[in-house]
Amino acid sequence: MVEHKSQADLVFHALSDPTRRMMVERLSQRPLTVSELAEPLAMSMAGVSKHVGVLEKAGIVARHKRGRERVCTLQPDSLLAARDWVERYAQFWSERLDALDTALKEDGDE
Amino acid sequence: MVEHKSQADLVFHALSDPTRRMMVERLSQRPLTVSELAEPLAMSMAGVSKHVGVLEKAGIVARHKRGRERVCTLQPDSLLAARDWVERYAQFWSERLDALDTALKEDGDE
DNA sequence: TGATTACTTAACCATATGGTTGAACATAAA
DNA sequence: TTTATGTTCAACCATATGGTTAAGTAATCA
Repeated sequence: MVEHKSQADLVFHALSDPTRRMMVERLSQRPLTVSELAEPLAMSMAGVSKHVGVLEKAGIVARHKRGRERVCTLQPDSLLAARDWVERYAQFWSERLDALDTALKEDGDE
Repeated sequence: MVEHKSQADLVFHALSDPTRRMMVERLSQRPLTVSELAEPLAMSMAGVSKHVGVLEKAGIVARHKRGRERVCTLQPDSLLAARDWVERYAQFWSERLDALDTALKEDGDE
């Protein structure tokens, strides 16, 4: 057993599965119960529950009880953190192009 | 065998490992050879090569030969696509807060 | 040429993951 | 109170993943 995975590990891993990304997409529209999340999926309830559990451990969704149902809501913070991480390293290339552009202009001035 | 994973699957999975994220961080500074990528890691070259392979299949890095070395460079496109995906669904909450804000203001007018 | 360097590939291993079924649990409905 | 619904938990299974070592390839060095 690995001692404990980082939040980034959990979030990116959670998003690496198409079933879970579909759940995130649907939850971005409105909160849904586990049954509602299961409805379009050709999968057992237990399987769906495990997927929701992965999203929950990553901090991407929260579950709360409403009668005998569990309502799932998207939690923005971990998604925002993931976006920031990718954003930071996805920017490098345009920065380089900017630098190249600047360098070329300066070169042209000399 | 699963028929073929989507680009999003591959990119998010590639980023879910701390070793590979460290590689991405270092490559955002400058291109590095596989040996240079291996240097800070307590891992065999073969292990490092497999990690680079995962990043390459996800389209995050490209390898090209330079003599007997392989130089790895970060490729922005798949990172940008991942950022866009997360961005899209991470935004939902502020939109809701905006909507709530609007609703409250309208409510106040009545 | 032969030895060394920089890798990749193949085979393998332990553990993680994504799924299943079946039983358990809590709440709601009859 | 009994029964049905919504969900989770535990056990299990096949495959994927992250690592290893050993062997193979290709380029450089002596």
